[in-house]
Parts: sequence; structure tokens; C-alpha cells
Amino acid sequence: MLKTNPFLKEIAHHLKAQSALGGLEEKEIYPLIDQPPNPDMGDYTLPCYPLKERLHKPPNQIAEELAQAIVGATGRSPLQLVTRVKAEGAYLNFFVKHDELSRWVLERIHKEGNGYGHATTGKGKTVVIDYSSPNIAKHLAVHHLRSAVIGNALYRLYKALGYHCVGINHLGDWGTQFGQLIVAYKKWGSEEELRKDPVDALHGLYVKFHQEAKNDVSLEDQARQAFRELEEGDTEARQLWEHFKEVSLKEFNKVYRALGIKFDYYTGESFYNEMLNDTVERLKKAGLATLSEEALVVNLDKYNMPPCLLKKKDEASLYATRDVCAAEYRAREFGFSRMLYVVGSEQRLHFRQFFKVLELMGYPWVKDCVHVDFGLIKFKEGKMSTRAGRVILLEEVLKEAVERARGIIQEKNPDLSRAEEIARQVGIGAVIFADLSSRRTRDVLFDWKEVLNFDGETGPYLQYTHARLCSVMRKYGETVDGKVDFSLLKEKDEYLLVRKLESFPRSIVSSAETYEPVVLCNYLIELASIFNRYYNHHRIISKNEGLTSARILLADCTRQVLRNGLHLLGMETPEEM
RNA sequence: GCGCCCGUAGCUCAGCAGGAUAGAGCGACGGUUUCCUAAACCGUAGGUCAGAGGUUCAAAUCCUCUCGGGCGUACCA
Repeated sequence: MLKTNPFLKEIAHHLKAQSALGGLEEKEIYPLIDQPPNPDMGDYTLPCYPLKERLHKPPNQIAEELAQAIVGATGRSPLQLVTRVKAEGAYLNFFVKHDELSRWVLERIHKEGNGYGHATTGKGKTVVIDYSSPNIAKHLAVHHLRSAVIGNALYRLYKALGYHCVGINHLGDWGTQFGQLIVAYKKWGSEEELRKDPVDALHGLYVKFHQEAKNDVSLEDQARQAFRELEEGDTEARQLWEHFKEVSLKEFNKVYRALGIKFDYYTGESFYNEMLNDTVERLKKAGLATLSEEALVVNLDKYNMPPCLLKKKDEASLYATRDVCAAEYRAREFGFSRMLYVVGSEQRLHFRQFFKVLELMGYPWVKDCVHVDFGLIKFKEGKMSTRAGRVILLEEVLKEAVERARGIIQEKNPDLSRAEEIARQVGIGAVIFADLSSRRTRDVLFDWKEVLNFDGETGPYLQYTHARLCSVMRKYGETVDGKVDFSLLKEKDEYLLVRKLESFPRSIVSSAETYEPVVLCNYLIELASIFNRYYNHHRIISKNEGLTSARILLADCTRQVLRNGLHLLGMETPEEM
């Protein structure tokens, strides 16, 4: 509950003056006040159970006494904005003036427009967000979608809260696998194939390597050797690797562009190669890194974790080494107040280990590092795996979704201009929303039917509602006036809409703080469904001018909030569809 | 084996810093368009919130155990 809410302010202020409350401060009262589940019960409520201990009275009695004390014998509310105060069981319910509530909410949205919901909480603070971070030399598959889409939404959410955001695509462009690739390319690859469909060719080599390695154990050794050469700066290895990276990025960027996802940096794992030794030396000097089974590790027995591997027996670095190094670099470079790693939950242990190492190194900022984990995307047949060839390419999913949108447009709105662009916006929107609309930590089953469903609680539903609102505004044709007769908004759904619109800023804060875009998704679905119900039962534009102005303002505010919300999720908002 | 995560309607999922009667969507069945976009709306059917204990005035929500599923568990990332 925001303290700027004049209704709450009045209620809290008045409650404080009640001797029956035993001298509670206003700031203690705020968190106690809640919203009743059903608006018929009131607009705000004070559950009296928590006061039982303090006042040594049954909660029902507390509620009753407070109601009596405030309203008194007259039964009339002495407050400005509150019209009725009523005890109902252990709840003290407050009814406020709905026209004043509408005024307060709608005037603000009308005034703030695209900025409604934004805040300045994060002013002067930096949030580093590490997201997407795919391995190069492979296609982006559906299971790469989650990190990218969640990270992008968090980036936008934190930015809206006033934080300076740094988006980093920590590309998986270093490690033994590139040794494998180099070996495979030298043995079976050709420049010509690489030219035709570069990433496809590289992926083919990767798969072939793993097939062959089953029969020929020496291949793995050759790969390790090749990676070590790469790490030591061998020219030929370096050139090959750079080529692999270039063609991969070219393909990735096509997908990122389609999804509307951007990064401030593409500093992948290789970026830290030069700094690695320095980090390792410091770990050694601090007595943290020790040799075990020929490998350099940080022993974490004390913390009930397996050791954190820093260097293999052949001296080559590992991803934990590069993560420690990258974290140090980012702390130096950006001075973040928070750093988010949007990485799958299968890497939980890795993050616990590597955060522990940072802690042992004495970095106070480790407490600001968060592993924003998420569940796997699975098929009915099991986990997706590049090696097993059990993948669906992200490009393919996007293509199918856009095609589906195109088909629906052709069927429902064949005269739509810019149909191709809108099909793209809607198709992509469906995919993004489908991914964001379940809680992060749950595993999700990839189901074409779900992803390509455009009815019900989906991205297109939100976009459709937005387009419908835009259409109403076009039909209205005049500028929206913020000064209307708010007492004309008497319908229950109008009241529900106003309340919902009011809570948009809180929904953003909650979504950002819990790193759960689903909070905002649910909010928008609820908002859209209240509006659609309202729309189906009442006319916005009518002969009654006063009523029309009031309803148009309400509709326009709904349009505005839908638009702001969709943008925060990284979705586009077509004005017709 | 050990650690972490998950278990809510046939399916996919909300609700989980405890609060008033467990909610949506999909699928099924039935209905709504002389009127602002029917990608919408309304209705019907569908639940021992995995199970058992515990804490509490109050538990889907917190704690413990059991069962079921997933992931991880030293030289991959």
C-alpha cells in the first residue's frame, strides 16, 4: 500500500487517533490494512486478529468497538473520503467515496501516460542482468527462450523502477567444447559447408564429434589439447574460433531482433581469458585454491558442497573460474547494487559454489548476487538435449507462431493494413507471453498446442484487448478529457477497473522484487478480463455526452496501462489486429 | 545415497511475506453479434489443494515426515 494513497492516509490517520488501538503508530497501521476479497464487503479492511495480543480482547470485539468509536452514535462517518465504517466479524471495513477514488486514479494515469507505473526507487543504483547467454556454434532452441525472455522483462521492470540496467549476454564462447569443435572441423569440416549454413554445419560437427568419441577415446584428449592451445593464444585455433563466433552471433542476432531483445554487452566467457590468471593467483595467495586430484579447486567441504573446480589437471580453465573473474570485473566496472543471473535451475549448485567462493574472497557485494533460476523446458519424451538431437529450434517456433497469426488475421480481419507486421507482433507476443506466464521455478512442458493457442489467457488476448480499446478511441475521435464527472462511473465493473488500474504500480514492484514476470502477466490478464466483461455489458460511446466522457477516460486509462504493462514484458502493442 | 526444486479441476497453470466462499484458461456441452473489433462475453459440468501429522483464533499458503516427479552431485556449460 502506497503512502501517497489519500484514502489509506485518512484511514490510518483516523485509526491512530483511536484510544481503543492503544497508541499504534501510523506506520504500524499501514501494513495491517488490506483489501477485502469482495468489493461488496468494503474498499479497505483492518483485520483485527493481529491486535488480539496487544489489546487483550477478542478480535470481533475490537472491530465492533472501533466501528463504534469512529462512527459514533450518529452512524455517520466524520471522515472526508470514507463514507461508511462497518465491523463484520473480526474485520473493520471501510467504504470510500468511489467518485473520489476514480478521480484520484484516473487523473493520475491520464497525466502520467506512458510513465504511469514508473518509479524513482532505483535512482542512482545499477542492476547488472546476465541473461540469454547461449553457447555459440549451436542453434538457439526453445529452451534458450526462457533466460532471454525473463531477463529482458526484468531489465525493463527494473528500468521502470528507475534503476540503471546493464544487460549482458554472457556468451558461452569458451571452454573444452571449442576444442572439440576445432578437432572436428579439422577432421571432417570444410569451408564450403560452413558457408552454406554456418551454424548448422558447426552443430553437425559437434554431434559427429560426440558420436565418434564413443568409439575413439583419444578424441576427447585431442579436444582438451586443442582448447588449451586456444587458451594459450595459438593463431590457427584462434582464427577458427573467431570465425565460429562470428557466424553464430549473426544467427543469434536475427532471433534477438525478432524477439525485440537487446543487450548492452556481448562480453562472453572468452572476454575474461586475459584476466583469468590474475584471479587464480589471488585465490592461491589467499590460500583458498588448493590442488586436489591434480586439479586446482576451492574446497567447500565445510559448507557441505563439492569442491569448486578452477583448473583442470591440464591447466585449462573451467566455467567457475570464468564466472568468478567476470563477477570481479563487473563489480569493478559497474559497481552494481544488484546482479541477476538468469540461468536455469540445473545450475543451482554451481551458483551456490561460486557465490561461496566470492564470499570467501571477502567480497561484500556477493550478497547482492542472485541466481534467478527457472525450470526446464521439457518434451513429453523428456529433457531437451542438443547432443541427443531432441530440440525444437527457436526460429521454427517463432515462424510457426507468426504463420498462425497471419492465418487468423486473414480469416478475421482480411482488410487489415500492415497485416504482415501485425502478424509478426502477435505471433511473437504469443510466444513471449506463453513463456512468461508461469512461475519461473516450475518445469514447463513444451506443447505446440499451448504455444500456438491465441484464445483465453494468452498474449494475443491482451493485445486484442488493447487493439479493441484503440479502436474505441478511434471511433470516439476526440481528445480525451481528464476532467469528467466521476460520479457517473457507477457500475460495479467500472469500480473494479479503477481498483485494478490503481494497483498497477504495486504489481510492477512485486514483479521486480520477486523476479517473477508472471506477477505482471496475471495482473494484465485480470485487467483485460475485467475490461472485456465491462465492454460486453456496457456501451462506452453513447448519446449521453457526460457519461461518454467519463467512460472514455476510463477506457483510455485501461488502454494506457495495458500498453505500459505489455511493453514491460517485452511485447508489442498493435493498435489494430 | 545425499542436496535442491516441484506436486492445486481431464490438460496447462494462478493463488503461497497465513486471513472472509479454493480461481482462471484450454478441452467438453449450451448460449450471446440490427449496436464501440466474437482473438470477446455469459452459462453448465469438473476439487479429500499428493498423503499424514504439527504450529495457529485461522493453513493450498508455515514446520516435520511419507509417497510421486524433476534436476544436481570434480575436471562439460
